[in-house]
Amino acid sequence: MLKIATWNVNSIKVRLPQVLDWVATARPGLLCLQEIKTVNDNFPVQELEDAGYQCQVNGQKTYNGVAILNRTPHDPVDIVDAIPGLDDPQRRVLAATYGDLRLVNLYVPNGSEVGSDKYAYKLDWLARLRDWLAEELARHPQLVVVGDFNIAPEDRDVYDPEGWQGSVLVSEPERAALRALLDLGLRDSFRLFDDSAGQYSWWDYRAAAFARDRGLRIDHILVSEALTGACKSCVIDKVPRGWERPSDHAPVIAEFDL
DNA sequence: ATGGTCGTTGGACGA
Repeated sequence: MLKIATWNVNSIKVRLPQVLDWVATARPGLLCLQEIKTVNDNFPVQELEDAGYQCQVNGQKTYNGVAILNRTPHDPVDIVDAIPGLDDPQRRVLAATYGDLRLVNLYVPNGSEVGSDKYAYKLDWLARLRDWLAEELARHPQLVVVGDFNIAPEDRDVYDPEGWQGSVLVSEPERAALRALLDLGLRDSFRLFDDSAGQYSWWDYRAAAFARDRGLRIDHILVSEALTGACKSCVIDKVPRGWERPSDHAPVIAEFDL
């Protein structure tokens, strides 16, 4: 059984103790992190190696940054750290192959506000991502695409759909861009097992959003058709969101018969 | 309550 997890930690420097605590019990074979907010040289490689994990890091100063931790039998190969051909100083992508499994870790742009420059950047980025993932899927039938997508796929993934209607993270062009990824032949693994509304992975720090369970489901694990049969579960672990000084995101973890 | 809270910074900016 291989567990693959994704967690926007909002600073690895602050959250390292929580990551170490969490992996000690959850024991994912692969853990994809987003918003590490550090340059590669300051990533806590030693501490994570001591916990049994090998680290691939794609960081930058202050913002963004992604990493993949593995304790798999295979070393990562064919590492890619950007959407090919996209000249982007923002470190948001890390892909690697572990045996027959291709893993893509994403920190999709937030988009700020509908109509803003950052929103246009988000939609353009997603279009470029789609073209790249089409190629990845052709090369690697066993593909898993995870990360903070900054998109709630449907209204059932939003605590107040009427209040959020048309806003960034839920707007129709963003949802269409996510559907375009799924139309390549990917499935939202969470929805293979749970049709319910009110399952969230992110809660704003403000206004006691977590205590009131006012969240959105914006962190996803997408699996290729070839892997859907092997995927045995996908759950959101809300526990770390309730810890002292938490990330604003909860980890999402999928189990595979691999 | 047209705000709120974090993290990185060392004043705003991004989320």
